[in-house]
Amino acid sequence: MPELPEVEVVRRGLAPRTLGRTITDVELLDARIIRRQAGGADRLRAALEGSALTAVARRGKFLWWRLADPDGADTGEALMGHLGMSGQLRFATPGAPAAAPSAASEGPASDPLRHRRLSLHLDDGARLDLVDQRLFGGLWTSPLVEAADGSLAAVGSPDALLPEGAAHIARDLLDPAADLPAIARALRTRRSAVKTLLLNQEIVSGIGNIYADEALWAARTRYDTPGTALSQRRALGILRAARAVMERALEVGGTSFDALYVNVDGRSGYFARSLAAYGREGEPCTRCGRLLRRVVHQGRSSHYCPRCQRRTT
DNA sequence: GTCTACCTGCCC
DNA sequence: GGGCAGGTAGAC
Repeated sequence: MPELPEVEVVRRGLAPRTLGRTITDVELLDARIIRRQAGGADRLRAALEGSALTAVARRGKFLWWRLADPDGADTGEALMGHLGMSGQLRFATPGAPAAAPSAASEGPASDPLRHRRLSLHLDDGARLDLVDQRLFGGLWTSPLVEAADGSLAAVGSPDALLPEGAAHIARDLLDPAADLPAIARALRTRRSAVKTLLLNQEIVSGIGNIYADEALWAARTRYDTPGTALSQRRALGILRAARAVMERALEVGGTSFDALYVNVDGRSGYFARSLAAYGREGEPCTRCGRLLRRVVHQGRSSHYCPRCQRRTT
């Protein structure tokens, strides 16, 4: 569920309801959700309680808020979040009974708050929940550093500062400052399979397993084509295809879901309707009619059309 | 570079 | 019970 388009939908949904607000309380229900926090819960509480949220930015699938102290001065830290494979950030519905903390992981399967791990209480009375079944996501603070190229650090960032914890993450394809020809050249210097390169967040961020398969299908390129075998034209074509499919998904995500609600059932919703390759093993290619294949490549599923997607070496 | 671990739950 | 799941980081 949280691929780049959905993280961007979450970012846009968070902005109007969190910017200018002050955090009054951090409610921690499962300490594993803050395992990346240096100094643990005490440090997180000290950094957040009484701090105001002044911007919400995103690079790839990493989200963060900028923090200000009660005088309005930047604290020099960001509150970072990552949704992992199953995370959701959403506001508690006013008046709805909250799951008891002691029963946080024991409620009925239909209870969406069964996996509530942490909540931020805001000064307007709102409660923002981090819900995450598999606990691969997290929330933690990170000091701000200058972005290498001096451009705005990320989508939604007010300046060139970005959290140290996201400094190793490349720009994503929805970032206006992303340099596609330069990314294409970077792909072409590596001998690894092009899909591995697309999933490498230090080369280009935000592309996950679904959109890698979709982009490669759209660009008629097989997953195991070495980066060094790509022409500049083909490499750029793959990146443009990846951007286009994520933009389309963002449009759908922005219209068919609540801004802060991400459906837990990954196989329903718009994916089932608009994916051309991912999860379509054994179904006909919509371009040529051949049956799509699924192979395990480096421990993950890859879906491709054996006719349209030829391997180049 | 590639493999494995981190987690929980669902589907076969 | 085994396989699989949209991610990432750390280990070899």
